[in-house]
Amino acid sequence: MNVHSFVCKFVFIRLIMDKKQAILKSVLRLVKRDGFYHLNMKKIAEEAGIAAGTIYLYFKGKEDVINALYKMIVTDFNQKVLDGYIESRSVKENFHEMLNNAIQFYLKERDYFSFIEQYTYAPFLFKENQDENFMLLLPIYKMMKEGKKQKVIKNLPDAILLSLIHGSMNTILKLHLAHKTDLNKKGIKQRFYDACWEAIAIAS
Amino acid sequence: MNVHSFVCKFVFIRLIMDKKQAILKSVLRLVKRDGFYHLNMKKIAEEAGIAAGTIYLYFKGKEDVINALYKMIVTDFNQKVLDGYIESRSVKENFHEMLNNAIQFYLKERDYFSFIEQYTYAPFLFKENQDENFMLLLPIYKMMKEGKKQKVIKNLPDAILLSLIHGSMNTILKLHLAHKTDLNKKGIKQRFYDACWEAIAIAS
Amino acid sequence: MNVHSFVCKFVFIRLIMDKKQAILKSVLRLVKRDGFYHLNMKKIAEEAGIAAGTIYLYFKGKEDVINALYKMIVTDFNQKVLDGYIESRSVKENFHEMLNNAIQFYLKERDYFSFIEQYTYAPFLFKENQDENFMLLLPIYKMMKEGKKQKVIKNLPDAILLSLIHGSMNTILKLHLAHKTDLNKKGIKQRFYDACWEAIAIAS
Amino acid sequence: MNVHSFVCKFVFIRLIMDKKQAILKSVLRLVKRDGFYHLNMKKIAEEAGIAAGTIYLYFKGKEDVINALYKMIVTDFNQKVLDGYIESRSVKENFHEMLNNAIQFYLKERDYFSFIEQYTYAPFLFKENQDENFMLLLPIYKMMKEGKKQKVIKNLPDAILLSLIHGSMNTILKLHLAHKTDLNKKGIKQRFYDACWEAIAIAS
DNA sequence: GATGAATGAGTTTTCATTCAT
DNA sequence: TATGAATGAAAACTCATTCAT
Repeated sequence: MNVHSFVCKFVFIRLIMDKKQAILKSVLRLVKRDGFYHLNMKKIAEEAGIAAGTIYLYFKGKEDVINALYKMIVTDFNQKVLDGYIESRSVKENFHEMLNNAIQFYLKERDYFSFIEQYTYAPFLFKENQDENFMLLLPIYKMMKEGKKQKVIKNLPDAILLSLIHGSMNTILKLHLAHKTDLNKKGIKQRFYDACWEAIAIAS
Repeated sequence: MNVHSFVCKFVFIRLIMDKKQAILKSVLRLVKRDGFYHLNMKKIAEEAGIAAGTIYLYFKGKEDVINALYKMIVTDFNQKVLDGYIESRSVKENFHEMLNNAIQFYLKERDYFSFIEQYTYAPFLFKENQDENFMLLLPIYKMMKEGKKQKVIKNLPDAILLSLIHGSMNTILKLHLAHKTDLNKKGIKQRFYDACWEAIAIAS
Repeated sequence: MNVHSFVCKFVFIRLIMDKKQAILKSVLRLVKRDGFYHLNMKKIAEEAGIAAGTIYLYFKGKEDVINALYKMIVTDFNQKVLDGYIESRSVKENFHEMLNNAIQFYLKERDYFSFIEQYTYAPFLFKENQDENFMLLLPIYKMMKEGKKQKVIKNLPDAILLSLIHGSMNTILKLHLAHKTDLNKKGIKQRFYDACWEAIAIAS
Repeated sequence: MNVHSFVCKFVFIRLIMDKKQAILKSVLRLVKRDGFYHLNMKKIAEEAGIAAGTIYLYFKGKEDVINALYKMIVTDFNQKVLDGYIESRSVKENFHEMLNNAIQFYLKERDYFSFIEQYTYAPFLFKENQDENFMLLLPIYKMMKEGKKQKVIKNLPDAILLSLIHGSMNTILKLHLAHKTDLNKKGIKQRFYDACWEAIAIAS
């Protein structure tokens, strides 16, 4: 492979990725705006500024688009959230960091949250692997385990701890997006993190 | 009105109600089984044991069916859950009672939960009134207010308290339905209730 | 089942059959006129005077329509042609009768021939069962066997006899439909039958 | 024109021809394998190891490819079959030779037969000239005429003679390709040729 | 010449809704 | 009321052809 063909290949891959990304981003916006129910290939194409047929060059069909988007978000999420995990830090610090990362992630990428919520609760729709639903929770599991070992987190069943953390995060985000609260208001996030930590931590 | 016409009218109304209910129950089962995405009028009719056209005698159309079902569930839920609220009891007792009622409600009517989840995250789909989404939370709001007044519940913003209660309940139910935990196993529910209460209560 | 419901059911079945038949007849006409390649569901619907969606009430899809039509023709053909077979008659008489029946069948139902020809030579198109292609030849096989037993037909391999009979019939029909000959002209059919018989018969 | 440009032109033409041939051969293989119905430009390109757009450098479009292939086969066929015709030989010998040539031609180029059959029965598809369908029959016509003149072939209408020869040849090839007989088995071809000759010849 | 991504018209198929019975 | 066949608009998907590179 000479330099020229290498450059060509690189440009080629970039363009491909850009179009794939453009399609996925369109879906994201549309699902947020109109919901899964009103999603259709024509709209996706329009939103992405391409022809309907073009989608089929990059995806097998509608389900494939949806599943690819889900995978992209999960990958992105886990990467961004796990970024905050540093072995040497205390569990509490890691907890704060990860919860903050997760919240920031969804606040920044508002459409992600809306998509994930709708994807998660659509049984048998587009789901290749039902268990993937819980992939998003992996970082939290890891942190919980360590906390229990160090006896800073209550010795409750994982499901209960998970509910207190993930569930409350989910709901506060929903309330934020529905303008029932404002996570960007000074102090709110911190109070939420503290309340969550108190919920699962052994009082010192 | 003679006795005969009275009886006729009574029977007539009963039949109407039965068929309406049959349709709604069909939707419930189908949404649980196949998800919103695969729901269609023919399936609803088949599941209800009637003809497709018959649905239109009782509902304006598909959206009307969905919305009617949502309202039915909300009404049912609020009634069953508020049933547990007794003014004279302590906030803690009322909290336990209501959380238990809510959990029992969804455990008994498993399809309700699945439907509510999917309905909630389908923006602008079938939604006449976006605020209705929060109708389910009314009993909780009432209890929180009283608890704060009596200084047994932390003086946190409603959104945070709500998240800790409603969000964690939601998630534990999801985990239960996905067989990641078993709320029917002895002690689990109680531990969950206690953990929730600790999360929001002022330590005594 | 009372008389009324019996009548209803009868009428019901008749209507169904009529529409199914109407669709198949449309396909027949279109395949003759425009060929398989230009066949599409919209045209079929138009030709049958119904909406496109209606076809899907009677058939699973395009392939199902085509295969159903093939089966209909084969059934019809075998019935009409075998009608001419009478055990007590001589092999020669039976041969004449069946060849005549086959030719008359296709002359009467010109579209059948065109369809069968196109269906037969479209490998893997719509074919559920490749061997069905030879179902049409069953009556001929039967006659050949008897003729060989009675030593009035040459002791040639079945494939050769079949070719002389079926192949030449096919070709003369094609020539007729392409106006290269006219089977309706007096004496032509008889001369063809005799030539065929001479081709396979032991000279007496 | 200097030597260099001559060589260049020669190479150029060769490449052109090679690619054209490669495309036609691809179509041949695909039509045999999947049938006309499943033929598409992308498949043709893939099978030929070129890009889809390249086909349009050599042909006007899909129909042009198909028609060009048909013409190629007809030309090839007539050349190979007429090769066997020698004025000085007897009609019988010429008949044997030509029938043998035709059979050998199709046995060697199995895909040709499949293509021709499907092309022939696709009315108005790709057909510039309906009469071309009978181009393949020219060598036979010639032989028949001579045979009738010499009174070695029955004085039957051309259509009948043609049917007995061409039709039976067609069918035996079909049976061979469908594995209902085996023309490569010793003696079968010879028995077939003899049976055909007996069918059209005046018994001596 | 060669490519193959992009197009968009055309195709198959689905499905909410209507309406004659 | 109840039916379910029929509709037709809209959806998903295909593919011959074009064109910038």
